[in-house]
Amino acid sequence: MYAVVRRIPCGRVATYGDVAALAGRPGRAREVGWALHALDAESRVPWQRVVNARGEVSARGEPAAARVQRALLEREGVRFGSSGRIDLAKHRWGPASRGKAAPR
DNA sequence: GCAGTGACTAGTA
DNA sequence: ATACTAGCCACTG
Repeated sequence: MYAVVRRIPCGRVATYGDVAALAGRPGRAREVGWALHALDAESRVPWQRVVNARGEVSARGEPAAARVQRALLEREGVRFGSSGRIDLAKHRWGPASRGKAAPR
């Protein structure tokens, strides 16, 4: 699970569903959320690159953290949309974007 | 063991 | 476009 998150390259993001699928657990997006919840700041896991299906960071009850997460992603080169959302078509790390731009 | 909650997703209205 | 519902699985009370 954490290995998958660590494999997300800089400037890329993945959805919970993608991480779950890559971790061998398709459909268990909530499990990913729980796993990251149990993470520590010392885990060296780029949990910031994990976002929900809308391309937005999750608030986990502390909006401040989401704001920090967004800043980190921007620093990595991730461009946010008009609503503070990420363009998943460009930054999504997954089977449909690995090395190829998603048409349409 | 059952019920409630949760860093989610997809479908329907 | 948003709001609500159902499905999904793990953890807590």
